[in-house]
Amino acid sequence: MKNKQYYEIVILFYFWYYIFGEFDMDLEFKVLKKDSKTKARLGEYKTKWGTHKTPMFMPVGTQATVKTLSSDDIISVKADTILCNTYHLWLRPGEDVVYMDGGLHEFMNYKNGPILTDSGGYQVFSLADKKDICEEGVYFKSHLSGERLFLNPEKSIEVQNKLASDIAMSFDECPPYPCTHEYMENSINRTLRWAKRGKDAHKKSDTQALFGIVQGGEFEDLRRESAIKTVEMDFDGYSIGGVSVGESKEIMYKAIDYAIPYLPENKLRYLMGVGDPIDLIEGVMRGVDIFDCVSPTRLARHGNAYTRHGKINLRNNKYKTDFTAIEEDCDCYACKNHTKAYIRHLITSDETLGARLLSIHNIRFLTKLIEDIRSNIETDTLVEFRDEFKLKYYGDKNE
RNA sequence: GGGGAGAUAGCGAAGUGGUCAAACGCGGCAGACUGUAAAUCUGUUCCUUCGGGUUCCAUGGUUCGAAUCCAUGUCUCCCCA
Repeated sequence: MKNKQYYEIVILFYFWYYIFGEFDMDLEFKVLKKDSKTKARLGEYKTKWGTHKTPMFMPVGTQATVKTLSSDDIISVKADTILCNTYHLWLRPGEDVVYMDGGLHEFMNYKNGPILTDSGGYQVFSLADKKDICEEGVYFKSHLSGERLFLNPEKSIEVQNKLASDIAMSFDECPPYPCTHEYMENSINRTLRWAKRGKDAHKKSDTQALFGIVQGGEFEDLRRESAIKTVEMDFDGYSIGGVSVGESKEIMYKAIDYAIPYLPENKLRYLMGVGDPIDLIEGVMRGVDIFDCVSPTRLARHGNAYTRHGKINLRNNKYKTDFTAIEEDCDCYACKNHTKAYIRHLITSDETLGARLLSIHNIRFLTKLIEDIRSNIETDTLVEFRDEFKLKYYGDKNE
């Protein structure tokens, strides 16, 4: 009898789902364990793609591609959530093209995990000489055609909606560093107004979560104000933005520390654009859950590989006849199958396989690092792990 | 056999009296890269004890001064027989 009732409920549920097509997206995030000595936390969040462990590192696939990697490659490096960029996909091929195909997951054939889209806010910063910010939004000069374009919170949400990412970002301004307190104060207030507009524009019953972004640069009062007011708007998760824009590590760590206390325990915290190995550990210790960074793939295309003993540049002459793997005990495809000498040959010959192999290794290095971070939270040994890692990574170099 | 063109740094190639240790590109060697206008950008690339030394096929010459002008030689390429 009980079984029958259960089936009825399930059938009713599916019927409801069939009719309405979607849930009210509520990115379910759970903290599973906290580190006893730091603010680090072990957690997981659920989406239709499954359960996703945090802390997590997300590779960046700006143009709906993690550069040089196929979907199978992305899976092989044990990536989960990946990031794509609204601005770039808006310009090309256009959000409607992606929408027609059923969204980014279909378009790029990535079914292994969620896709997070950046709002285009970062491009306000990186295309700085081609922009004009006003209350309504930002006028851009397209880096492709030179055409004058306009992006605002509503448009960003609309594009992200059509891209059908699982997690969308509020449209923000990522001010440069250094930046005056006065400018930053105006900027965070505008970003707050933009966040409100974006949230209002975001469809209530959507399959897409929406994050707010905390700004405020290096200023404690502004980080606090931005965090408190962003959280008041009740987003599905919170990003810390405006870091890794040229400031020192110390300033970046402080900026995180200023914001974290005001972010709710039961929501994801995303540190935008950060991916230096040391910064991942320091970020987690400060209470960050997810990270993204272009470094592993860009460094790869430039011939560099992460190792536990620091970054190495495979173009260097000393690797010409080094017939060992980048890291002998690494489980990535590149290390299991190829030597430094071979990869160096590919890189110096400008062969794309070199960039691909190094991208595979570098992303796997970071996802493995995150796995190690998780297991050290489990055993409350994150501080020791950090110290040991740092010692090896920097060697005798003084930072 | 006759006519023509040329020889510049590892390679290609500018320079045709002083501002030339010699543009530029490639190659070589190194560095940078943190929500990707980035398979990109930057530095360096005769020797040096950092004072300077020795270079532009070779030798000799003209000149205050030559990669640059003259003579001779050597080599390379093209065209015609």
